[in-house]
Amino acid sequence: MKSERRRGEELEKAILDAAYEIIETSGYEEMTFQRVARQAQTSRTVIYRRYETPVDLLHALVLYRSTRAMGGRMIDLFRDQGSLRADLLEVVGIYQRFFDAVGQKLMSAVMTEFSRNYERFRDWFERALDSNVRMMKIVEANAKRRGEITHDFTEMQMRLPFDLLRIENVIRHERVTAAYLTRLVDEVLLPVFSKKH
Amino acid sequence: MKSERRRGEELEKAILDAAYEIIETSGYEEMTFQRVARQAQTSRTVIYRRYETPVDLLHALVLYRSTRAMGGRMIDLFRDQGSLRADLLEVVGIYQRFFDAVGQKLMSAVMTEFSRNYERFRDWFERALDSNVRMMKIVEANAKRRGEITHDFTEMQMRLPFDLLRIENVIRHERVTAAYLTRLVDEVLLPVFSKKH
DNA sequence: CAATTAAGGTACATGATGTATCTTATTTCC
DNA sequence: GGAAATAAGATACATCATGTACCTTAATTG
Repeated sequence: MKSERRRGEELEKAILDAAYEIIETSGYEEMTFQRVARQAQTSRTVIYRRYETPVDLLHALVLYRSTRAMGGRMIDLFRDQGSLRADLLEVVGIYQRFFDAVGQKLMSAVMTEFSRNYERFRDWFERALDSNVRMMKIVEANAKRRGEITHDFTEMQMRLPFDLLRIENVIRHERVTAAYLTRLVDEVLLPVFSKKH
Repeated sequence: MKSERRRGEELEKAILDAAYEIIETSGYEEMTFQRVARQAQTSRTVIYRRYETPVDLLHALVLYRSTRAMGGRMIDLFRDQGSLRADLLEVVGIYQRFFDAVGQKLMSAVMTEFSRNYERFRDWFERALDSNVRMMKIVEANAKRRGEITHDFTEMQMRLPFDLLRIENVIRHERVTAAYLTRLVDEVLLPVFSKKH
């Protein structure tokens, strides 16, 4: 006989799904503990026991969705594509899949909170940045090995692909197409990364 | 004899200054109509008569501060600097002065609202984008005239300087120094804009 | 100086917060 | 199997902000 009361993971999942549903349909600002509790058919008390603030719930929600959808860290998904141009396309493709997996509304909410409450997300972001830079260092090493470049990428340059996709997804709210990614590589990234001084 | 009650512009200014003060010291989320009214020593009713929502107040506040501090549109401030590199430095310098004039906290709030409520700020942003692109078209024309380039800039490329400064000011919350602007030009913008295909 | 306009004040229903306290269902483990 | 521990669910309360309504009072206008 199945129990009447949900507990532990099952309840957790119900809460997170309820929160996601609210964010997607009504926006992050409507994701109050009160509404999440109602939507998840539980009580506010239960939410308060797990999360101190909506920001904490948001944080948990992003982790939950990204790990489920991506199946691992971005850097492990990267495969050598045989040329600098193809490697860059691979990087932006992977990062865009991450945005699509988590969802634009959710990522916008994260950016909002990040801009409001820098400290709260700082560590998380630094770790993300680290992983991004590491991916670009692989691209750099590949290109050097192939003889496509001889110079090093700078930190600022290595942040570029991620910053630009962030802008497009989170600020401009555009749905990013494959065509966009190609133009991004050809018009911006390739000139920056293949430039010889 | 001066009147006891402030009216019209004087009152308007008091409200906007109060709102700015709250945003700077406590953050945008604390800028409730209730607090603004208290801070400006007026009543909530007065605020409601002028602005429907905090977003409208925010919008008015940015216009108020940017026009006061910049003294005009950015594009009118641009002067030919004699080389593509110097022109690019001029562009990012002007745009950064705009951020500094309005204030990072305020611009973060705008981005937050923009990401929440795309439609509300859409027109405003498109006009800003237009003006930015026009400034870059001048840079392009200058460079062609000097024989530094022969190709056209793409739309995506022309958005680049503004997007990157936006990221730095609004998302990363860094204080942007002259050294940063120089690196931005040398490591990213110049390779993109001087690239010959 | 009367009429109009706008500021200032009060009140109320609503919804969300954060906290506290209590009951009740479900596990855990002896 | 049953007592103890644990976590869910329910209720209540003070606080704060919202949006709206209605009223009074000061200042400007014509």
